[in-house]
Amino acid sequence: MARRGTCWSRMKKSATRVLQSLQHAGGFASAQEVHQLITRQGERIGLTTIYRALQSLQQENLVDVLRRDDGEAIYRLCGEAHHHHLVCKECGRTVEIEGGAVEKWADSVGKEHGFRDVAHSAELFGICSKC
Amino acid sequence: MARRGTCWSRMKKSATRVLQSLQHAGGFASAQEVHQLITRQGERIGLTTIYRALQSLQQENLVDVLRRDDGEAIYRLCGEAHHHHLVCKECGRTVEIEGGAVEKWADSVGKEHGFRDVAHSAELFGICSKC
DNA sequence: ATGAAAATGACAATCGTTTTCATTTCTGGT
DNA sequence: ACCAGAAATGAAAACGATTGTCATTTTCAT
Repeated sequence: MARRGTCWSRMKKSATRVLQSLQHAGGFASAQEVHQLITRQGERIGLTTIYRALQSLQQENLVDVLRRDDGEAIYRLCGEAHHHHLVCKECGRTVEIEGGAVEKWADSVGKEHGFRDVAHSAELFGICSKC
Repeated sequence: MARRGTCWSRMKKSATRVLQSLQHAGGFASAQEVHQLITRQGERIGLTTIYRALQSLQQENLVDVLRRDDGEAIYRLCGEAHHHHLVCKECGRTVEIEGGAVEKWADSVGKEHGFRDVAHSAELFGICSKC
């Protein structure tokens, strides 16, 4: 995981604006929503740039990515701590969860089959108590 | 959970074929994969029909739907024993693995937060011994 | 057999996302 | 300040999964 420059001074202008937007949104937002948030404030920025910024933010582990039921990708600010999500298929309510069991499972399975640098994705989908 | 006609005699021909395909696939498969599975066996069927069949099967709670990382929808027979994958990021070699620990984790986390019908996706990515 | 209703599938349309490429902005060296 | 090369930008095209359209075919009760 090569990280060139973590400091803000090295971050692209567009990425910074996208981060601010996500902060302002306070939750999940799609690329198009981020774009609207920014352009509505008078700033001119292309949708392409939003997508690119979100992509690099994702690679730097500064944003989380999930999928809405219709397949649209939604992004959210996140801490560096690795965690998983429990998402309601009806209303989209999301709970951040610890994945201790999964981490161990991933590690042991990886070793068992001779794999190294094992990363994992794991998301839970269900229907919450209100739905 | 309204289920009008559970008996196979009332199910559409196409839906039946899609179900068979999913059974044969033994896990998750995308609409296009189902289509390939069927057409490769010599049967002629349109992709549109596959999508429609999957849609109605989904509404009848006969199949689960999840999203791959790239947003593609993947379907699975409900109640089918499923497995996970350990994929090599270099060469693409894939190992099917049991996910006992993950199942338990998903169940307990779901209950803990009052969710029901909790499904999950979990994939492992690493670098295999040959790479 | 006959007509109504459902199912089918080729094709076009839609929508989120990525790619392309020409232009603009940034950067460091002189 | 000037310039060249690198990086960033964005409009438009390309792309891929999914859905809509509509004419044709099949099913089924009569």
